[in-house]
Amino acid sequence: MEIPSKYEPQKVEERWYQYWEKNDFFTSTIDDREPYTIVIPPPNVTGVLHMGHMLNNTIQDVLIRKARLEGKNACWVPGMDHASIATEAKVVAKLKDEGISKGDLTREEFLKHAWAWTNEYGGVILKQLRKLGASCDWKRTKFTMDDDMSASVIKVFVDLYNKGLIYRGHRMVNWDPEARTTLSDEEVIYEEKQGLLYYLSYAIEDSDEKVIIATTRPETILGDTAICIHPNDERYIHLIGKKAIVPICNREIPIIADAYVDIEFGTGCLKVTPAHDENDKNLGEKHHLEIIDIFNEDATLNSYGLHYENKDRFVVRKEIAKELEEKGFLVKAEQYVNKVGTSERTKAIIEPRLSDQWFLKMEDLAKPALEAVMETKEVKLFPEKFKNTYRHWMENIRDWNISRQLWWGQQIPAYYYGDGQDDFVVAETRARALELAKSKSQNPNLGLDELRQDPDVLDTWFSSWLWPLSVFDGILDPENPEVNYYYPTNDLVTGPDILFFWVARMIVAGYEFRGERPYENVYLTGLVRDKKRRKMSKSLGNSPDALKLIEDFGADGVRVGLLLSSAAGNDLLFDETLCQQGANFANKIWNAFRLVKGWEVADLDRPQASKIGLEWYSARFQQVLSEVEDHFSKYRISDALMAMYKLVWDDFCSWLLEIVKPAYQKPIDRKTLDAVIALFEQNLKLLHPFMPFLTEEVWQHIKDRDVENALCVADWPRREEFDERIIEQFDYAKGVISGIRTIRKEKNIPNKDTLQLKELTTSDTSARLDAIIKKLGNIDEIETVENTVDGALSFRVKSNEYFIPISGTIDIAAEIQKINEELNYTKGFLKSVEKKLSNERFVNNAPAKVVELERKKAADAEAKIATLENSLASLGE
RNA sequence: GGGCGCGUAGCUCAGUUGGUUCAGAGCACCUGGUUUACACCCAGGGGGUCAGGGGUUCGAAUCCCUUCGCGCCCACCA
Repeated sequence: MEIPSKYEPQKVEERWYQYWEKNDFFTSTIDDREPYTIVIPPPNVTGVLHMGHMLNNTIQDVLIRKARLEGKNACWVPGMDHASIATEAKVVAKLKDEGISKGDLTREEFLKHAWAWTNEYGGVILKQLRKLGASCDWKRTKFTMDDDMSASVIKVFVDLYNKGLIYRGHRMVNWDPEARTTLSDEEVIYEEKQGLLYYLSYAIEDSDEKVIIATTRPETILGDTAICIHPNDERYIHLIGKKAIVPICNREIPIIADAYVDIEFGTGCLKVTPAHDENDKNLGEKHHLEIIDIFNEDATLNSYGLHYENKDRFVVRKEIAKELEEKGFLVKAEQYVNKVGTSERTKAIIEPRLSDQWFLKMEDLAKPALEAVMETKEVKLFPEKFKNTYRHWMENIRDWNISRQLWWGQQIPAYYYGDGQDDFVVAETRARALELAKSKSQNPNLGLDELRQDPDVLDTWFSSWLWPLSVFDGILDPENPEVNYYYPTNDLVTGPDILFFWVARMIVAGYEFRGERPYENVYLTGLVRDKKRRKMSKSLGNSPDALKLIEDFGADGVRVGLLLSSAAGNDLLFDETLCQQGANFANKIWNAFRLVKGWEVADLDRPQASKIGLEWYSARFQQVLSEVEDHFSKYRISDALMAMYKLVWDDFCSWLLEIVKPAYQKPIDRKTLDAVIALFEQNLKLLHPFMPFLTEEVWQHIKDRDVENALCVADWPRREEFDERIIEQFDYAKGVISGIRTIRKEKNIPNKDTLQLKELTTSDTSARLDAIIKKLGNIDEIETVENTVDGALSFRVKSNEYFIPISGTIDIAAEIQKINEELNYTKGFLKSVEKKLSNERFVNNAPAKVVELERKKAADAEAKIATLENSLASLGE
């Protein structure tokens, strides 16, 4: 059989994925086993696979595959999010390209286009996840706009409304003038922008006096309804109660006093524009000021903008500044840096805007969710540092604006029957709404067509906060067997950027709608950045093509590359060489497979070296297995992988396989081969969660397997007692081998030249490992001697000395120098230890164990010094 | 403005309650190596005032104070 010397992932990955899927290995149905559940953070339906997804889903797949191997009923629910703003924006843009304006369409027509788009382009990402190897239960794929998912959202809305937690309010909200919708506070990103602070002079009515205000937004003077000063500000006290004249529009506005004003800032005079600033709005309410909204929905000026009507606010800012200057109102303008809110989705600059919106009261809802993380620890965050952030947010939580002025999403189930502020009802169906409306309005003749449903839709997160419940139908049918079995889920893997958007709100929803946590552990990944620590983004063009990476390095290579340097919560500095390292590792395993597979078997006795090597590796495997388990329990996935990487590369390939490897073209004995294959298989099991494709490929070819025995559904190795002594002994032998190799290198002695080794011992050397030293050091005889050996090269391991007699001259001076260096170091070391031991306070205060260790160190050092001095003496010093 | 976190080898990071294992790992680098699984490899090697300063302690990368540098989150100052 000819096995290619390079592993070719492209040739096998597709096949194994189909094999797993066809055999329903990823499908989960209720049974007697312990469930292990993960719900995917649903990617946007418009999304394409990027590095963040790759990292995130690789980690989830590692966890779910490990659980599957451990014999749990592993269920990973995939799905997608309708992402109302992002998707609607995409559909609007596409229609625009086709010459269709959203404004020309009815709601129904628009939704038809949106669904068509979703069905055609949506969900690409789920196909891409398969390429990565994600072992999701695809039969369970959910979409947040599925009928049952939407029904869950509506039911929850009605429920919360009836509990008095949802209310309608006229509030200052974050307005995205591009998407023409409101945003929640979390969707606004503040950025520092260089701007100007304009000093404008307002005339005082019936006076020659002027008052100068400072503003960054001169265009909003047209909406000014007061000038405010501090009540204690001596400079302006006399003006209180007078009127000022707004430049250009020449409106009279009152001059009021309020302690809110900062005397130190600007001139100490503040212009008040209640329609366009949260603080000004509060001042307006307090002082009963008029509210003048000067903007249209798209943030162009309306008729209050006079001759600037229909021009964008930033155009107006420039033009009005010029006009003010020409007319002598502009005193000066200085450079000023201020923070400007921008839309997370559209990047448009946010306008504070007064409008009617729906809000969810959060204060009481947040309490159980806060307690679950901080007190009872029913929900654990990894890494823990995020607990502080979480607490801070939950303790200062604000009401959640859940309405969006969009069409794509769940329409708010509020129905208006009249023009009054309270002339509406909230109900799950139109029919039920009519009943309620009839009763509330005391108008039994009210008709269905007189009900107008609120045009707004709900925030996307108002559906995704139910995700762990709604995917199991736990909202509509809370006692169904699925939700009872799979909920609460086990682990959630996501980025810290949506800790508040999503993670916290799911915890809230879990307790509110089911009285139970949604998951036990939250693993927060880092952000994927480029080598220069910049975020990966489309605009920078620094984001590699995920699918291209998989093509180049194989899915396993990419997975290993991503995991190797991604401690939980640490940003990952992505570099393609990481994937190269992953691919190299895959190739290394592949070649180990080739080697083992290539051996001819014969009826032979098992060599001593093989017997000991196998004993050692079995123990070593157990040791690493417990390390790996420990890493997993702390969600240190990259450490778990690194432990495996070293185990396989160093211990298995470099040591064990070299020990058992028969001479060239010689056969191997049956016993050794079977044992090596068994250990190889154990390795494959531990590696499978990280490198599913390669391991399955090797697994299936190292022995003939039937479907029931696929690696994907094999059993995780069991923990067993192991003998630590053999590991210690082996480490000693490694020291000897390493000494031999060093001498070979220094003296240019080829590996194939057999050598003799003489050993002068003062402590146990575990002679039973001599067979291994002979094989790997290419030593034909190890002889124990009583005295130092003349005419030989030497090295020391612990306090034992080794000699390699070689023909030709020995450079005695060099040997002496080498020994002296070692001697000096050891003497220095001994001195420091003795100093410690002669310190009474150390001996009296330190734990006995520590003191004992120091004594042992001293004894070892003394023995070594004796050995070294002995050698020097024999060299004629 | 408030809060959190970080600074350890050229790079990315471990270092769990101060004390074998405390100065580590991987990558990168340097030296040598082609019949015998793998050059996507093997063997060997160099490399650090643990950001600076001060303190507590018998003992500090680890605890405290302070200076400097960096990152993140929250917040309505024109």
